[in-house]
Amino acid sequence: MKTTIKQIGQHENESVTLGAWLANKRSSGKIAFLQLRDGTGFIQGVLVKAEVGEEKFKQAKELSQESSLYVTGTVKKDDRAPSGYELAVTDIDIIHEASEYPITPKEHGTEFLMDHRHLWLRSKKQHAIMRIRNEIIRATYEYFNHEGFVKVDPPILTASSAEGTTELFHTKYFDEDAYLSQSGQLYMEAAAMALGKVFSFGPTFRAEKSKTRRHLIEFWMIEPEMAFMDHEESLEVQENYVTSIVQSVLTNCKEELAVLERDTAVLEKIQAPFPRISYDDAITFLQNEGYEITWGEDFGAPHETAIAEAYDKPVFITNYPKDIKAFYMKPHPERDDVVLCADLIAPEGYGEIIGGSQRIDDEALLQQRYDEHSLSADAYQWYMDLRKYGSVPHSGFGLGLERTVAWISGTEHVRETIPFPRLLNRLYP
RNA sequence: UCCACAGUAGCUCAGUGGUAGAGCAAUCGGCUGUUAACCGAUGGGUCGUAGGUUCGAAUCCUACCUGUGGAGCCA
Repeated sequence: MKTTIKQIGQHENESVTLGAWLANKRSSGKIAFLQLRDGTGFIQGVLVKAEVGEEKFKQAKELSQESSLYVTGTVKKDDRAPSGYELAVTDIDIIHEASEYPITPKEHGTEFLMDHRHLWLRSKKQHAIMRIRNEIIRATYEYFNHEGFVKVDPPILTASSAEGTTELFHTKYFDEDAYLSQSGQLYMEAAAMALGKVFSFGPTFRAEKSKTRRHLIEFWMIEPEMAFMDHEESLEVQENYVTSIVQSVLTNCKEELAVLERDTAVLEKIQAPFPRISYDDAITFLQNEGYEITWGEDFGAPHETAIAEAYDKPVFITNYPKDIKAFYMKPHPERDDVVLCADLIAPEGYGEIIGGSQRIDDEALLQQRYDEHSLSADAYQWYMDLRKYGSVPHSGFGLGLERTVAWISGTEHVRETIPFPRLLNRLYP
């Protein structure tokens, strides 16, 4: 009977067949151990020469790393096995004998592993990170569907910049210029006016020469947008959403977190509500900590880390100066120098994972911002239309998937949290 | 773009002016409970590239290339 490693506990003392790859092997004169991998998990196959015969034993001993096999054997409960089960192998059918595999069981450097990313994904840790990424995506759909959001897909090819700040990837659209999307937000605002509460999940491109553990050139964002919702209500959605994905990973990815040696005690504490600190208070806090920063400056990575370290949950930094934020953010009702926005900073130095705000809903004010930022009225006419035909208070935010995966999985660098990272100097594989 | 560090066997590294090394991987042999198994043997090199100093350069100098870490910017 064909089964998978994940399901194998249901077949104790039965004979089963697995399609698997040989992750590693160890052998002596009369017994051989095959470390098998099938994508659902890892299990050890045991061959005893006296039981399988000379020929099969020799064949098993000579298998190369990553050869693909159909392995038949009896499922045995065994306390010595990390997963609790072993396979007493009775037969091996070689599908393909692998060439000499470049990734050996010893340590490797980053450059080498990145050059072999297509093979590196097969290793235990990378496998665990990809499963956690998948769980976060699954929990995202579950949360927003449960809360009545509709998934909407904004375009990837656009005619102009969403925020006018960051560098865009340029391409041709027949005879016109086009750019790869750096945010679907403006389109999501249009979608929210049609469907109420919406969210998107898609790739985002930033042609910035960023070279840090928190940056990718191509990354995935989840961007919810909600009509009839003010900034405070949006913060509640954000903390509930983040709580739900963290708790889903804790519930459904126990083995993966163990493989990654993630300290789950710190994740258990992630429960809404999250603390909020205003930009004003954050500046004062940093000055008291000895940082040289004045009101009006944006925070750097060390500042964010210092603020995050004061809490054991993600923390919202609210109401930034309008001059360092995007043109579409709504001014604070009592002050015109700050806007209704918040960045959510993850604990343990993982940095900003969410940026969000209430959007300007007044046509005249938005027109004023277009003028201040020298934005082309033609290119943004459709966006202005949203303030002409039944404008309502609305808020939204964007969550960076890879930074969130890095934080929850305890992965040092975002390049390991996406299958094939695009980095400053890497477009291969 | 700026700052710092690195480039020697397939991989990870040692070698700091005098004959190019180790562990792992590969190949051959041994071993009945291994967990990055272990033990013995064998093969494996344009020392990133170009130029310079020197009797002699992996080693010192200059330029360039590539990578890593960080900054700025951002999710």
